[in-house]
Amino acid sequence: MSAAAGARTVRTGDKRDRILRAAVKVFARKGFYASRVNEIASAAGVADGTIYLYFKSKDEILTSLFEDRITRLLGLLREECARGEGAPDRVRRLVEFQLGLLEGERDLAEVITVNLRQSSRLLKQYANRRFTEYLDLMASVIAEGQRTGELRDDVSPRIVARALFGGLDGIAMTWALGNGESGGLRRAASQFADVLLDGLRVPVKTG
Amino acid sequence: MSAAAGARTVRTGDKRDRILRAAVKVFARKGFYASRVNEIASAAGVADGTIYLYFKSKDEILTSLFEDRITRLLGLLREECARGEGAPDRVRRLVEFQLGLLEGERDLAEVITVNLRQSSRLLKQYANRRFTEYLDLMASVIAEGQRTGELRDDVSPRIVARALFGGLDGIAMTWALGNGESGGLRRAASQFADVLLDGLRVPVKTG
Amino acid sequence: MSAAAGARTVRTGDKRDRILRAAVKVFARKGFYASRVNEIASAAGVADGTIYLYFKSKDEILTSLFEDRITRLLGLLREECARGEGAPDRVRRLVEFQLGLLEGERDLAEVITVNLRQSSRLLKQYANRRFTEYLDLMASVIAEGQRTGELRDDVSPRIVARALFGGLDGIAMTWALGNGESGGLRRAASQFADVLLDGLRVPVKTG
Amino acid sequence: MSAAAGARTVRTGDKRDRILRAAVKVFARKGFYASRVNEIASAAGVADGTIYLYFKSKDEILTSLFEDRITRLLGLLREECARGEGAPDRVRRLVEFQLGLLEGERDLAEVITVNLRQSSRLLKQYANRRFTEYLDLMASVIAEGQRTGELRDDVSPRIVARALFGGLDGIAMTWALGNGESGGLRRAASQFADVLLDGLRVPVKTG
DNA sequence: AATGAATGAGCGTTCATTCAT
DNA sequence: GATGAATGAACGCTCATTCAT
Repeated sequence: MSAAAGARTVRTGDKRDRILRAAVKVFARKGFYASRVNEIASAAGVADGTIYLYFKSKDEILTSLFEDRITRLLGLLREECARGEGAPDRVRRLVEFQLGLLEGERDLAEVITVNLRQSSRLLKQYANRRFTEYLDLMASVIAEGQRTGELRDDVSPRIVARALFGGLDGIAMTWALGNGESGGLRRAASQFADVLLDGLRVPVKTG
Repeated sequence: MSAAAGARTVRTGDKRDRILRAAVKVFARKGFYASRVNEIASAAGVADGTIYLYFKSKDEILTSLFEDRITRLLGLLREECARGEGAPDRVRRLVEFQLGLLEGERDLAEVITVNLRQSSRLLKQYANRRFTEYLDLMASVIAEGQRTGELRDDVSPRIVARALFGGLDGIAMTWALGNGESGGLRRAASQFADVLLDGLRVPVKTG
Repeated sequence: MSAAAGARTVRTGDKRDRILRAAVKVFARKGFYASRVNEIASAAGVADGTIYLYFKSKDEILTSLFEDRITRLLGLLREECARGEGAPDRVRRLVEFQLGLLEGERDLAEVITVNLRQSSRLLKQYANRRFTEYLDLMASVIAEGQRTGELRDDVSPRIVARALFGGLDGIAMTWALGNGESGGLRRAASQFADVLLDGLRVPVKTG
Repeated sequence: MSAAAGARTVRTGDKRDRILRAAVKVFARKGFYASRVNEIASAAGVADGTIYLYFKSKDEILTSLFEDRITRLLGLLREECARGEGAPDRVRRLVEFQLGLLEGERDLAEVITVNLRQSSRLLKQYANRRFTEYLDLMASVIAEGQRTGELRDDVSPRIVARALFGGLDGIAMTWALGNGESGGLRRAASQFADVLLDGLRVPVKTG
């Protein structure tokens, strides 16, 4: 009985996941508003009504998608940070890891960079909390580097974090909307990290 | 009489403009998809049907809005570039000018950074052309600086342009979605330019 | 001045007529409901608003069109009847004259046979009166022939009139909707009259 | 249980039919263009949206209505023809059967005689095919009679068919638009057949 | 739990009509 | 009279959501 229950639980989780994965594809192709709930249902191989057994509304699919993906991303980023030594290394890891993640997931890149902004309401009401958490992680690495003297301290960690996020987002967006050429992201990540880190070095006041 | 005639002429051209200005406000507040055509009409002080004397569809309002604003932006950016001397100065001017522009136009900032992405179709089909033009302007300034030896040449101008755009966009978005505190943008612009330009300096290979 | 006034008067009557003639063309091509008032205005070479100086509504254009055309038709039919001698001759003249009239006016044929029926309301409220007048003319010729013994009297003149109208209408409609081949109507008229008149002869009770 | 299942099955197929039957009533009362989709829905006892589960558009309701009714009519007419012996008998049967059919279905008569013509487009693009099929049936009976010598052969079967259709249509229309008095159609049918068949007899060239 | 037929509120758009010039 | 820009009521249709099975 418990085995069956377990199986059922797994199955259930599977269906929710299938819906989320289908949603990523559909949202990426057509955008959130132009995507129809029945398209997501078809893509997930479930009936229209089934969607509502797992999500309260179409909005909640997008919300859950971000909640799910960003939570996972935050976890991975924290792990990656822990692996780095010193702020510059950590910044470089943050940049390369994030763009590396998207390399094989163009749909997800599009959903995050494009679709996240499709609902102002969503962005304002929901995403802020998670988004702030994300920005905080970035800013904390910068601030740490400033405390240790590894990074210049005449700039606001929060502003740098916002620019860092924006840079990653801009690169990902142009890549996702473009041809999504393989290898493109990795090269861009490396150069972006180079420029950013050089820019963040303690100024040597070269005459 | 000529004054009246003048006023009349202005008034006529004005109606299209009034609709566009109303659309900026409404789109910024509720997002493109959640905005109703009659809300735009009301905000513009015209009848619903009047909208369709100037625009083919609700979509075309957004399209025209970008066409109009981005065309104007490109013109202003080219003028600002011409005022600068040398690539670093031009880059700094591009950054500060753009964020300065938005300082008093939070609604427009939100429409450009958020709403532009609300229609994948729009972004893919329409915006690419104009957006590419915008990125080209940025990239050309970088490339020029590389030719003159003012900027490091081991990074792709196009990648830098994308990160530059992204950085501006990220800063503008977080500002627009946040409290839009006065002065915030100017300070962010200055620091962003500092970091960016330091990052773009020719590496001195300091031991 | 009086000349100018006269010219103006003529011009004015002309404008009403131009609108009606334009309406015939437009209605024939697209049907009453699918025709737009501004299409009629364009076709007539006048401004949209001008239509309303001559007609109270779009409906009234159709109404006036029929009033005008059917009144004229009734007058012509009465003249044609007067020219005939005896009921059979008059019936034949009615048939051939009407289909002959349409020969060069396919648009009008389409409007009368098709568009007249596009508005049940119109047909019921307005057309009945005129239509009855038309049917009465037909029926009176039949009844006259019955009184003089030229035509069989075991059929109701009104039923014959309805069938006669229907036959003409059916022939005109299929012609108008078909290729409208020249000469087609004249031949059909002749054969229709032959059959009808043979059918209306006093039965000889041929053993 | 099987009764309930049977009822359920019927009900399902019924919904499309209920909509069509409601449409006949509504179209007859107000005409196609003046009929509102929600009126049809109400009359059918379904929600507005349900209409669109069975028909692509309001137009398609009319189209389907004719397709459905005319197909059924053609089948019945063919059966009726088969029952007749010799062309004259068949012609009489065609006339009396058709007008007899409408006797109890005034709404349908009005839709067929009036509404069919409400959309030129419909009439031109769609109806032609079915209408031609209908005319062909009529013409073939006439032609057959001509071959066997039962009917005069100096008139075109197609012209006779068109007049026959028109006569029936004219009688039906005036009846439907009039008071629709009971028994009226049957009497008219009989007299119309008398006149028509006498007119189609081989001329005896009575001196 | 899963289904998918049914629902009905809601919106973009059209177009006959008006009226200031 | 003539114009045509402006109006705004009206409607076909969509689609997220529900619920009987």
